[in-house]
Amino acid sequence: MPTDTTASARARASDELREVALEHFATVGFGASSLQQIADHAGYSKSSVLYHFASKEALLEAAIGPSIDALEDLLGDLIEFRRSPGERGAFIDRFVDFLLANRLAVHTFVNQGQSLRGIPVIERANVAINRLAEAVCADEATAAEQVRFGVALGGAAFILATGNLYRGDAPELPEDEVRTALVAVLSELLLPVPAGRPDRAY
Amino acid sequence: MPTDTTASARARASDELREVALEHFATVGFGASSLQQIADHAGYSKSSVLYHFASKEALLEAAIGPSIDALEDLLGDLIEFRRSPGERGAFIDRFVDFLLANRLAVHTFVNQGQSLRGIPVIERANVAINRLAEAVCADEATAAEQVRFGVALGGAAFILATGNLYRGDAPELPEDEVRTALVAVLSELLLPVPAGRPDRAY
DNA sequence: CGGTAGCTTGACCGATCGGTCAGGGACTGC
DNA sequence: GCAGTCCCTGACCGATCGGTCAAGCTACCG
Repeated sequence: MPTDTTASARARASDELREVALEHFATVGFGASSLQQIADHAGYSKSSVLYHFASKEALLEAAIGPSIDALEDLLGDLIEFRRSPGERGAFIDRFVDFLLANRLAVHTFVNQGQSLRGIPVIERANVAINRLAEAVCADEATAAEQVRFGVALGGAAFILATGNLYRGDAPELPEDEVRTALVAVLSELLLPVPAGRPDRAY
Repeated sequence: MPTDTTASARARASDELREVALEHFATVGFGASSLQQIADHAGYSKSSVLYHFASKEALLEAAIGPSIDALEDLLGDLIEFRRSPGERGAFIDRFVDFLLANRLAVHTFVNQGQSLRGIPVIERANVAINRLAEAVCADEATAAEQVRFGVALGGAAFILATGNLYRGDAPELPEDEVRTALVAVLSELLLPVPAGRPDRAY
């Protein structure tokens, strides 16, 4: 490792490349990202990228795999306490924390999960999302419930990656405010009707 | 195919190509779509695509431009009746109709509007979405309101393009049920708190 | 000091990218 | 019959794609 100061140069380069790659995958999409662009943006050569990661798909796996692991852990816990509205609220808290800690990865596999079928890590993500949907929606899943879940998932993934909401002058929303707002919105969308939902136009 | 039966062959081929291209742009993304794939999928040659549309960007413009026109018309009307909750509800009705009639185009410019900056038609879409945000959120826009709008927009765009919600066995939700569900969800998200919103966990 | 392992790189590969261009076949008007 | 227009296409262009390979460099170990 040339001119290594702290940890191994391998780990440092890998981390930098993973991070830059994730940013590209989330913003311009996996298919539209080139190894050359990622390498340039990270300050390495394309060959270096392919030294640390066997292929473009392997780089994707390294970039979003850990986030999917975390999601699977979350789902494992979810199986235990089911159904009770209070515990669902607690799950939403944890879920929002997960979203905030994995913004780019979530946006990547939520919005590209359909088109990247066949890539193992994406398949894993799709299975996890499917399990999440089954756990959140009732098993008999009315159309309304599926729409609520889809809007919650897609909406959260969207807002997490779209920093300032198309407003060029935006002041970059503070994370804790986003967190509380997101918990509130997802609670409204996913919690079984808490007595006072304004039932207009159903 | 030069054997023209009904309308002009130009118009028919253009329509087919626009449709196929829009499907590709919405699903795999503009940058990851190739003219060759679009041509193959439509049953034409790549040269034919570039005969009908001067460039890949021109094809994008043709594919989503009309939808953006419709959105701009919708916004023009929105300026007139502002603020009153009842009229906002009526606007949501019309907006959902617009979403359902322009599923793929909406998904395309909502989810790729950030990464495709510089393309004129995308710039136009971003301006329209920005205007929509300013009209829906209050001008002073709390973080919670911006999150609500973002979740509503991103969530709607997501669910419109993601046909069966990751569930391989899904029975393809009927459009009218999706419509009513979407109106209900967007009303909850965007209508100023209608007296009885369950204010949990704020 | 020589050897070796780890990290980086440029040169190179075949395939594909968006785009240009010169035609070819089918139809119309003369 | 012939010119012209319209629609479509294959051949071709330079650039870039993901990926391979061998060489070079630094650091450490004997």
